[in-house]
Amino acid sequence: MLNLKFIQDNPELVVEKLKRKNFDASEIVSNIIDLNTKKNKLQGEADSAKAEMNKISKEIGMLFREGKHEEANAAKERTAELKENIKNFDADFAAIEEKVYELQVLLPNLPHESVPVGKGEDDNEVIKQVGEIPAMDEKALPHWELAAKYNLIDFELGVKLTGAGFPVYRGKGAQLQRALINFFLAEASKAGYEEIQPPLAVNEASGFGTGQLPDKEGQMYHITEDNLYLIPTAEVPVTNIYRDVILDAKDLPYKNTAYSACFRREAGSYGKDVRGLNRLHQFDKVEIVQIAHPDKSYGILDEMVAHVEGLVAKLGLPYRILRLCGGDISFASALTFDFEVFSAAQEKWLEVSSVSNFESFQSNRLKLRFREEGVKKPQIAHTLNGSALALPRIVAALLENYQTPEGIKIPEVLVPFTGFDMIS
RNA sequence: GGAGAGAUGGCAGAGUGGUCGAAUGCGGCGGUCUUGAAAACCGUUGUACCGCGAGGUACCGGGGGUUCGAAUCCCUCUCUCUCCGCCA
Repeated sequence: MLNLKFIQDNPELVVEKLKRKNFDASEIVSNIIDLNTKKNKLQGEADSAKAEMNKISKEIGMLFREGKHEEANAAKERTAELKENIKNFDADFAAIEEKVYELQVLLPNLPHESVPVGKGEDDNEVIKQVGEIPAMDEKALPHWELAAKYNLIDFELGVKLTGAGFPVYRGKGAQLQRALINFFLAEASKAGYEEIQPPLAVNEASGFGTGQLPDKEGQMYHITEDNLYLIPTAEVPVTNIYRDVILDAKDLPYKNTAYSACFRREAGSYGKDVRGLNRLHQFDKVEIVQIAHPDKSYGILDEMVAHVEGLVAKLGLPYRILRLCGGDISFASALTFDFEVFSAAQEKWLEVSSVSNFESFQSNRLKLRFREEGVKKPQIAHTLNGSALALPRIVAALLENYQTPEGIKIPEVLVPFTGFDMIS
């Protein structure tokens, strides 16, 4: 959510910058400014009416204490009209405030100046590509066939237990998952991230804080009985740790990492790239989150990108880093780098991480602030997060890229975590 | 699932109709003292919004009501805690 004062003070800038997100904000912004001006005027009137009311009430109290009942009762008569006015002011004010808010949440975050112009994923800028695309044998199998061949993942069994998109990992498949999680968490700890084990369900306030509610309500599993939502990413509970808090500037940045299962309904995406592990309703992910000083957040974004790059590089997967264009970047993000690994048998790039700086967009909603030494007024902090990493597509690429006639090799960095170096 | 208690500032905890944005203690910050520190003492210490400013308004879990006036009374919702039962 963009800050209201900022919109009020920089209307042209907002409209101009959002063009790069292919978003025409001119009408919304001008409506916001009109309404907000009315709102401020109304508050001035309401406040002075209230001030007068408070004053009279105090006087009445005084008169009663002095035993001047008649004067007190006379004073009461003056309040009726005031009271009515205040009621009307408040009702109008609340109505306008709600409208302003409704418009305000329609505005996406402003893109960083480095965000390329573009319509969709084809316009993303490949800023780096590393590793050889493996030349695969004719007989190379896609990961879902490898998973069946070596009894690693049972998709049909998942259908029996739950439904499509809830695979069952077993044997070395399960152990590989566990190894990856541990590897990612170990790397994050080494990089100074404090590990969190968050709840996998969150309340409405948390869903709202990170922006899943109300916009993306349909993407989350909702436990209606208790009005809780299964988390679509650990970003939600972890970032909400910092909801409604004022931090000390000297403690920034806060760095957290969390492994969690993630649940996504993926409503409306049936039939598209859903084969095997490409798109699931439940998957595992290690997330990294930082709460940063606004002056430092872009340096920190680079640091997080470097961290994720280290992970894919250590796993020996061919990867590329994309700077998302205005048409593909998310609503809440100012700048996003996606990581894709090449899945050799499917012969396509799979997104395995998305690292974003949200600047103050989430913090505004979260009321996440920090206080500079000696400065009275708290400032809005910046939030950043990234996948480090999402497991399923990493597993898909590992299986496909490391397949040999003898079996599937395990990358060296993982062997201490798996305890085996080959799946055969 | 049954029974009960509670929700007040960073924390603890008073306040049951007016002078309460709210006592007191702890913590934090500044100062005195000290070679330095501790102790002691003095002062200070919430957030948001409106206003050029002086200043004003709102907030004692959320919402509604009574009243000239509500942290305080009434209704309602949510959450937390304790005990019992069941259970990982």
